[in-house]
Amino acid sequence: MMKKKISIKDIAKLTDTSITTVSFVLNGKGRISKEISKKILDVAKKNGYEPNRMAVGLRTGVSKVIGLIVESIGGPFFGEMAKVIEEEAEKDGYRIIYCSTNNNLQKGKDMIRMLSQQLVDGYIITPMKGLEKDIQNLVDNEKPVVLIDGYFPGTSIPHVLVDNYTSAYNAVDCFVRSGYKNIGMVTADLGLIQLNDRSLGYKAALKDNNLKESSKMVLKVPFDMDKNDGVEAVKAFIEKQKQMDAVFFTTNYLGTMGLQAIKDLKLSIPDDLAVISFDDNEVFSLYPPGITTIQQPTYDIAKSAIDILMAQINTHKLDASKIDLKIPSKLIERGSTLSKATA
Amino acid sequence: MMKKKISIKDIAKLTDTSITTVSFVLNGKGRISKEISKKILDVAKKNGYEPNRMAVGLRTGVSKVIGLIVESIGGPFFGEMAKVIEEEAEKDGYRIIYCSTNNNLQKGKDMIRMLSQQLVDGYIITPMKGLEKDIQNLVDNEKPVVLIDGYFPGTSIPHVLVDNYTSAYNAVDCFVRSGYKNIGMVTADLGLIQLNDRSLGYKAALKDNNLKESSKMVLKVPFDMDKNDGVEAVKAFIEKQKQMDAVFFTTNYLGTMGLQAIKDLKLSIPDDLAVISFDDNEVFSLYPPGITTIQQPTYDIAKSAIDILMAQINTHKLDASKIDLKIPSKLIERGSTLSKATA
DNA sequence: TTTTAATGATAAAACGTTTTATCTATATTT
DNA sequence: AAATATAGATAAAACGTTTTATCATTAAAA
Repeated sequence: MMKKKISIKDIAKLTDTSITTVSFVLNGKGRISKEISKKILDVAKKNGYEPNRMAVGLRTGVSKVIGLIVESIGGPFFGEMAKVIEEEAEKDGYRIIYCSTNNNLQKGKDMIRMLSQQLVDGYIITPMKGLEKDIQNLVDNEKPVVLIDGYFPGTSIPHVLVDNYTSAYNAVDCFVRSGYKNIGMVTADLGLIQLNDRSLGYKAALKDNNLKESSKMVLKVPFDMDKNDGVEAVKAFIEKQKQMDAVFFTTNYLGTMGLQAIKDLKLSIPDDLAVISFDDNEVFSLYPPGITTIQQPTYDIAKSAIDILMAQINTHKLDASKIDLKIPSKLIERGSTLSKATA
Repeated sequence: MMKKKISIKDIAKLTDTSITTVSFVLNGKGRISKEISKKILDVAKKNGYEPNRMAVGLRTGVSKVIGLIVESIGGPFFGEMAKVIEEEAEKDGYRIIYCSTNNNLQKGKDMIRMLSQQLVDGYIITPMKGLEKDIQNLVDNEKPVVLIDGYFPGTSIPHVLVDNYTSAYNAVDCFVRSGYKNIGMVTADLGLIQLNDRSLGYKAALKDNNLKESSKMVLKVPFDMDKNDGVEAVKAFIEKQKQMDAVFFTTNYLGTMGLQAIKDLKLSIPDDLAVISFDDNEVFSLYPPGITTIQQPTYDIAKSAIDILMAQINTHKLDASKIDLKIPSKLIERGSTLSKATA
């Protein structure tokens, strides 16, 4: 069975030509007569010739594969992202090799090292604390890199992500417009710049609306806490801050934990507590009375990332105007931020 | 900048040995003296030598990459799956190249063709109607293949998936135990064997419980219908079947559509309508009163799939006892199937 | 001592491409 | 007619490995 793959050498033999001629025809390079070209093309097609990627890769140093290193493909955000990236890359004949770090620094380092063995032509990475050096190293070695969902302040590694600051600012603004004044925040202490930006936006909006900001109104959930403990932590937080009438969850994950906590406490949304969460998903649209969310422009982020990466791959240099791309989010208003009942 | 990658030739030169010697040492093959071995190992380590995967691949015909072809990485089921597969594969030094077909047959065919160019050592595929030939072709060419989430009846291509028949059977049984007698089903007309198996389980359970089965009680949602239209279809279905007191959704996707429909109709779960859906996810655990679901053993499926694939890759033949693996699911009972209020 | 075996190291071929440099034959210019 | 250009084709090197076969040298066996 196992019919041996056909190579250009075989085609050369079948057509009484040389491998050079075959290669030229197949790649449209040298100058080969119409007749011979046709003959070669026919034979190649008939035998289902496909170039050996390894050989091509070895010879040219180009793998036509790009590496996607994310925290975890599981989540709705990265899943959707991966899909778009794959689709777009495919248009340029690129395939995606996928690696998840699960927020494990060593794993991230390993991934980068492994992929850099002439295996991939470029990287799309969700950065994490501690990976600065490794990524900068890639850039220094002229490897095309684009960061998504985060960035390293002070470096000039291209990155594309949602405008976290403005998004959080708008969330608070939405609360205020609906009459909420005691606005809390639940975030995580991952040390991620994007979460920090969200916090800053939250604080700035409070200030601009002349609302008092208090560290008591902010809960930082330890990143290694499991879901149940997280729910308990949020419950304790809500119970303690009696005066709080609205709460902003800075991630999808925290938002669903929050819903569970609020449900456990038998509180009503938004009468007892108004809610906004980052990252729209199905739960939020379905869960009564509908949870207001900040919807990340997944498609735009992924599209921009791949475009910027491809530009680097093709031109071998990076366009300085494309280093810092912040994409606006969309606030999806639902029942969880209805105007506060006048007391 | 761009420091040239170091090759075994370089190491040979640095250590005054031959490339054969270096290769032997690095792979622990031939017989090389302790001193020389140490010298070579030291130099290799100091210079951060990493073998060129393309060269290795070309020479050995092994890429250490496996192809994962799924319908869409987006969903929670495949996302979780991809994660486990990636983790397990990594233990054997394999990486995952990921492709989604979006239920597009041509795309599936293209993917298989592309990957077969000596690029991957094995495949994990979620089969779709029309891909039989292409996949059988891989098998005939002795490529390691494992199907997940579906299979082709009558062929002997290894596959591992949840026991769809029994799962659906158990769902109906659960309804019956709680006193529901008019049990409907919402499914999709994708022509997928797994959905067919679920239907069969549903019907068999009805029969065994002496309940009447009627095609009126089954809704087949066209697979290309968008979400909104789907919701409308389900609403119409529910309204028409007044006597229906329980409904079984055969997929995650249909389940959330169903919840939306039930919400729109302002019906109460489970008083007006009891609900079970295939594929557990966050929505179902959170959505009041909690939706009973059939939880797929994602981890086990993924683990088995990768194990079977690796066995094929390593032994170059497939273990006949591992061809048809059906893994039991877990019924997660929640509020949506509470015992029916006695009339 | 001579033959045989074991040890340690290597040369060279091969994997399937791409690409540079070269070659022949024909066409064009002087 | 001689010199030069062009068209069409190819040989051979290179990419970085792995592996087979071979070659010395030294140790063990006869």
